Amino acid sequence: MSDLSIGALSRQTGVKVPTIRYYESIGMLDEPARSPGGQRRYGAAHLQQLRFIRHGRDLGFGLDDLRALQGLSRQPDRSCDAADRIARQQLADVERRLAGLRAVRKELKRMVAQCSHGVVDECHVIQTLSDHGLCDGDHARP
Amino acid sequence: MSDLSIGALSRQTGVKVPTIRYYESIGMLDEPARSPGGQRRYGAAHLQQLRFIRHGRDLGFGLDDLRALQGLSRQPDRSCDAADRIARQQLADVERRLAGLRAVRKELKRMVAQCSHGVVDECHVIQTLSDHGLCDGDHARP
DNA sequence: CTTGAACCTCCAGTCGCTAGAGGGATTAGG
DNA sequence: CCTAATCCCTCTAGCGACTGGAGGTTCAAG
Repeated sequence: MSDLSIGALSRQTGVKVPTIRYYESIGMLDEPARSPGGQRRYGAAHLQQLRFIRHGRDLGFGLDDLRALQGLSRQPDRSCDAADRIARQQLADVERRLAGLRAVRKELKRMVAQCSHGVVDECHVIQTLSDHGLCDGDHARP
Repeated sequence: MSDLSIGALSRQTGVKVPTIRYYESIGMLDEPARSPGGQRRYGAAHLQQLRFIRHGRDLGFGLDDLRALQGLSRQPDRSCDAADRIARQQLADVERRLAGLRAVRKELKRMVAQCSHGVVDECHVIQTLSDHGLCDGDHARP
């Protein structure tokens, strides 16, 4: 059908050329046909597959999750509970990271707001880093 | 003074033992003295230095930024503009990531809310991934 | 003095790409 | 038909910030 070169596929999906080859190398993207000279030629199914991956990556899914979801999407008769579980986990993960980032933002805001633009010795940016006691929030590791 | 082993330092700071050695190997943490048998012995200055790094990492600073901030904190007479700039950049970065994550959360919520717990073929989780057109927000890559 | 935990070095792997070297293929124009 | 420009190929190595394991040594308590 389409018969896209790797560069054309890249333009259609926004996925960089080396990344496409990388996906193929780790078995995320089906191997395409080759031109007589050995260059990759992609069809409509590859385009669809790569858009799926791209979209999933944009939503923060890991490649392992996307592999599982891809596998499910090829078995349309099975229950979608597994897919639902993966998506819920991802949502929970995003919520966790949001909470962490909000705590971090709060602390950073305090740091820069208190900076009096003087010398290092009395700088709240440096002081706060040196002494966690100056923080009130419990910004744990994300 | 304190004369801490690497394990004791790890317990005091919450930084794992291999990570402490890693920080030393890349020049983030000063090399400590050694016991007669060759084991690391840390003093109060190392404790302070590692807490600084840990706190900065918790706030999302990169190790390069922390190296710069550490350098500044050793020159108490200089203007703290550089420190301020780094912190503001970090804050801007955090805001950017928050915005991205909020868009992603919105889309994920829609996905799981619409899941009717049927079969894969009519699953919104899979469908949404397959077709970006089903999204309304513009959750770009974080 | 013995035991067992903690320590040592070195190397390899994680995740998801990204970049470069050194070459071959394709295609548009003359 | 030839050439030049652009694309594409494989392979290897690197990023950030760790994390883990193998195989061996040292320390501290009893």
